Amino acid sequence: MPTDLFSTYGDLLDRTARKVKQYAQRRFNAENYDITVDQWLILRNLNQNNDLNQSQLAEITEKDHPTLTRIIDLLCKKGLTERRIHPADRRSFTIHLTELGKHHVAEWSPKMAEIRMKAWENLTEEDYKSLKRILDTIYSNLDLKVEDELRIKNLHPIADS
Amino acid sequence: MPTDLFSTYGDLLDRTARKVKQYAQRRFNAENYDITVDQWLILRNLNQNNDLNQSQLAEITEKDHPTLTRIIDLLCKKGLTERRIHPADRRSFTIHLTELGKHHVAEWSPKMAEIRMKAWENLTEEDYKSLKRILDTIYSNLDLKVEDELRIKNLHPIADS
DNA sequence: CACTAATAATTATTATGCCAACAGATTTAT
DNA sequence: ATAAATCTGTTGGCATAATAATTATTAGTG
Repeated sequence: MPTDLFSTYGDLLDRTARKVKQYAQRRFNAENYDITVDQWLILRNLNQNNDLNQSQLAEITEKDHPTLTRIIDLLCKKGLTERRIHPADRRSFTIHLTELGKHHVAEWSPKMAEIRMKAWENLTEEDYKSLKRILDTIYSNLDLKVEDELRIKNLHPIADS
Repeated sequence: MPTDLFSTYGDLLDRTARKVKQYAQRRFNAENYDITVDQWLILRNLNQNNDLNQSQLAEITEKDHPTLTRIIDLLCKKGLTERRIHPADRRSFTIHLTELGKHHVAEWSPKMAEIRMKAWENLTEEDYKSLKRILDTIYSNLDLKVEDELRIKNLHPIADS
């Protein structure tokens, strides 16, 4: 396989993901929705799963724990979510939409769907399936198991020590 | 078109782009390359175009000016690049690889190619063409012209003033 | 029961992305 | 020729991301 052919897929992915995020954010702002794209992702998931702790939520949304902590902080500050102490484990919280949060999810959802569809002009359902298959394959190829992580590290013990 | 079908392409793109970046970064770190993925993108472009100013470099790499300024700052601090005053226009600099920068680009390139190929396991050249076509289409769909920006803003004049 | 492991969440640090605002240099228009 | 507009690069503010380290709590083991 010619390695040069694929030299830019990483950049291509990166710039497209940024463009999608940027477009959605501008539309949110134009509607005066006081929310970021990543915050909306969390809200949308909470609307379907309203009794998760932060670790579970982080796994579902594929955010790191520190990132999730801060997003939840912001959503709580806006009054859209709340942390409830877990009854059996005082280390953890469960995260819930407030009434205001539920209200905004319902209010904003139609526009969000419209914004999503804009990216898909001139493309087909077949294209969507291809995209999903290819991206999922790439993800799997790079989704290292713990053993792989160790292998990479041990092959190259810290050089500057 | 069923809007629900596409509800996750944004998340899919976002998480795959992050995974690619994360994987590459871990491999860089394992090799003790003192460089980030985005810094490498700039180095790679400088290696091909060694007489650009920051605006041209920003356009080629699709970074905005503040981001590029900061990346160049870091690369200069590491001694990999240098700013030269433009002879005819005192507003601008041209950016160049130093000898050390050229040395590292040559030294690191083979490993970078190997890392790139890892993501492509189980995929074909045909897949690459599909991916490129679909991502380019999405990018174009969302790449607003100035008129579109104005239209979006004027449809919804500032509500909270 | 005490000591250690592991887990949940947070904080700190560094880097990037985007927006807005700015300063200085240069071009354009009057 | 001078004022206005534009261009180039920088800085500050806020949000996100990855990693490491820290705190608090729980679980596991002898």
